[in-house]
Amino acid sequence: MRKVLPKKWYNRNPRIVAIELLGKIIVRKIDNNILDCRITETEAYFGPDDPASRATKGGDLEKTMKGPVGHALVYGIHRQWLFNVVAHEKNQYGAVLIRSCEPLRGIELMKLYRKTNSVSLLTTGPGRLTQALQIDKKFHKKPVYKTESSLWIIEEKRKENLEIQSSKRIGVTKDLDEPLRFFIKNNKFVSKKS
DNA sequence: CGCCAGATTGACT
DNA sequence: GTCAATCTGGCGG
Repeated sequence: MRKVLPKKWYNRNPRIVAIELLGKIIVRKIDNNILDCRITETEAYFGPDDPASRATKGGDLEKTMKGPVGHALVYGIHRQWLFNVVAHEKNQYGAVLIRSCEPLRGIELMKLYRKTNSVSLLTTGPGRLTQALQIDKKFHKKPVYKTESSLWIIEEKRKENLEIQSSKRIGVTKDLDEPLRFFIKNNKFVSKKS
């Protein structure tokens, strides 16, 4: 059984959501093709108290991080699109960045989109996975708990025992003291070797 | 409209 | 390991 995660699932602290998103599956529908990708690495971002968060910059991104949970938050940096999901408790800020995933289905199409034959380089990095899954600004503020927008996140029926590791966030210039990057231990599909 | 920082990537020494 | 290409969004003028 493949169950779409409901909106209220995201109505929790972004740190919790980041951890629990590990092992969940991103489904991307392109025409009649389905791409599946299992999430292996995430990072949590908070509101203006978090110096690395885009919410400190104001503008539309801040509003989105404060807005309805379960919506995609897509923004561009260094000519890449980064894919986040808005997640927070009531009247709070937050989002979870999807940094890496493990391609399960539609690998040939992903290779095409990424212009590479290397499976290990397909989706291991926030900018790479948006290329492989063809995620761009048109998904900004679109819900990922509905299948209409052809991008959603599901839970497999199979219960897995995931070993989860954490670390400081990657690439941020001003990080908080607490580790907010989470990834599946010993998984090949993480963006950086530990 | 120009300026500039940035949650990156990939090519090259 | 180093480094620059190249784009979006916020903000000032």
